[in-house]
Amino acid sequence: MTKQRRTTEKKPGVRTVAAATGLSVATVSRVLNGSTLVREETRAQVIASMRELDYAPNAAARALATRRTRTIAAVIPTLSHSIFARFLNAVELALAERGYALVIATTDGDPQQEMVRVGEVLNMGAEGLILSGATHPPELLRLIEQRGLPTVCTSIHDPRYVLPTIGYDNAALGREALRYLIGLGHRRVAVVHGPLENNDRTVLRLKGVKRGAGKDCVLDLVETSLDSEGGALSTRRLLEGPERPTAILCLSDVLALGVLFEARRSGFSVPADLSIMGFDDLDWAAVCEPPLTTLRLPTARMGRCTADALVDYLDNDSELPHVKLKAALVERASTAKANGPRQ
Amino acid sequence: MTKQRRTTEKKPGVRTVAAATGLSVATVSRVLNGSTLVREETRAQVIASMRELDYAPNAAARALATRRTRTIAAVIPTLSHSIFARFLNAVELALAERGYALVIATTDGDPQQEMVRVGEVLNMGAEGLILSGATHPPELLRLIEQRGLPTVCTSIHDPRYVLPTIGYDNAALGREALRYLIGLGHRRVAVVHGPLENNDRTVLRLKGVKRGAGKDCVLDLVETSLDSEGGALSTRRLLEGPERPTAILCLSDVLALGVLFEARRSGFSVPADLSIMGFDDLDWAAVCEPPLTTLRLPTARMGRCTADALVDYLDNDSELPHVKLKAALVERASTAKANGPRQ
DNA sequence: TACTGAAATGTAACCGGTTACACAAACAAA
DNA sequence: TTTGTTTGTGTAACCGGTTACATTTCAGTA
Repeated sequence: MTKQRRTTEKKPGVRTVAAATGLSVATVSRVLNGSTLVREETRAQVIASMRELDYAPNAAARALATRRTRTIAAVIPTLSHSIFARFLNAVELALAERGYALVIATTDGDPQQEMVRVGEVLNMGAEGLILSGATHPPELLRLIEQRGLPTVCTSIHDPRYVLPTIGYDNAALGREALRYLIGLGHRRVAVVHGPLENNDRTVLRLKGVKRGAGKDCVLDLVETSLDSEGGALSTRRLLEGPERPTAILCLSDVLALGVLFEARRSGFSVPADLSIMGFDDLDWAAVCEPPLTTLRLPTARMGRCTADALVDYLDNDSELPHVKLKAALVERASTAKANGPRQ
Repeated sequence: MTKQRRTTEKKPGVRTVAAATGLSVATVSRVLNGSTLVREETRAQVIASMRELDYAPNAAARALATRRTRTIAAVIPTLSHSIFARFLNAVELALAERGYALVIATTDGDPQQEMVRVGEVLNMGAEGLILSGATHPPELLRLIEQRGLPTVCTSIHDPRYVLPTIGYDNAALGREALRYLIGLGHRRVAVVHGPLENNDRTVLRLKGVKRGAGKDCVLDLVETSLDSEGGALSTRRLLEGPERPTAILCLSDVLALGVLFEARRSGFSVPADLSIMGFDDLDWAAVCEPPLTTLRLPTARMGRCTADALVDYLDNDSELPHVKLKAALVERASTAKANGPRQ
């Protein structure tokens, strides 16, 4: 493959351009940065020379001199879950608009890894950090504090946390979801959720659900893998059991998808026999059959908000805010009044 | 929020550490790079001093001196489609293992944007580039060529393309999918696909499908938005029409999901009344009802392969290969023999 | 003891931009 | 004409690491 490295002549730099134009490096640099203190004529000349020489500025040199990299790092559990992917998509969009680059590192949810990866992105020169959740190893917090690294924790809102958080109130939403089902008359609800370990968002949602249950409702808690298969497997077990729930609340839409399919497979009609509710509002949720009642999380807004917060801090040194984003319960056809056979 | 910037004392550098230990910068640098030419005792002393001073190396300076950034950029249409997200997840994993960082830029499928974003990541110092597809503006190709930038085009395999490609043979797979349906006796097949503009993968798949049809099969081609809603809308139209297809081939699983739901909604039984086939094998495909027959694309393998190719080029200067990855038709329950009422 | 080569350390010149400060030219005001 | 201001450009010292090459240290050997 056309390997192109001309080992002979090395890349032109500002000094090369300066020499070629008979101007000084300062002027060349000024052109590079769009300074107003260059005569139009001179500017044109410099630009022409740059094009001529195939000049390309060196990012590292610039970063060294300005002490700025214009790079933000996101250290998150995974890209494989669309909720993170959608979030980062929005982050990237907003950062790009404002002239920042996004580097991504994944941890698979492991705090140990998180620590390591943050170290790596710092060594790469990231100026800002995006984390997921508000549970982080103390050594990580120390590192962030020590370096004065602007950081925001996402997918969660907790004004009392050491670091700024931008997200929603997971516990309140969990509670709201369950109260909605209770309001429909459901008295026995299964709650299907992903692993609790190293996932404070899920823990909080579950806590909220439990609080919402009170004495009005019996809960069957099922922890499973965070994918559709997990949802399907849990459902099979639940529907075979002696005390069937009248509703299944999924703490994530991917689980709900599996639940939905498995319910159908088992011959249950949704929502007549079984109400199903999700969490996220992924894009198929409005389209599935029946359309899924779910909590719409403002993933994209969260992404933009996070990016803006960091850039505002870096560019306009405003403070990093705690932001609470509103989520909405979207009522669709997968939930209905419990038909009260046993009440 | 605890803004920490001590404007007074500035950050320690190698020289600070050197002074503190009474050693020279060279030795400090050697410790930093794990050189074997430092006495154990000395090394320990330096490390202690670094810890003491909260020393953190400066990435830009290092990059400037070594002319290496150990950064790879991926410039892709979006992160919102799980197929890209899963791919990049694998890329990130593999890159991290080998000490490289991943920066991501999205283009929303716009070639113009692609050009711009590549320029940006280059100015950021990316040493390698990952693109999607094998259709790129000539100016972009020139830029890549001119800078000698190692680049791989993914999701596609085309040994004749200027740039190395790592992916599968989209046309052959499209053909294979349709031949499978024809083999089941389907003679009228609807093909639902996302936008063709700026998406050569879809174009190729479609081309393969058409070739596969020959005279054995009538095709109804439907272009729609690349999401479940698109799948659902297309299906409604198809099933209302006078000449109903006996099978729907979706050139992407997200479409198939919408199709599946809409078919159910319209009261069609899958696969008895209608066979449905997808493309990708997303994680719910094995779990849905009925489980989806689809072409499994080796997304994760492609990610690892891409990362390895670039790193091998950069670290061991091996050539960038063209790689053809095998995909597999996974036969599940959403497809069945056509019941031949009209033949 | 003197000699030799390997191991450990030091010196200083890079890498390629930015920018404070100095300086010259042009022009206005006095 | 002199002085002051604005505008455009140049000089050279940074930024904070790396590394070629020089130098010292030290063990092993003749």
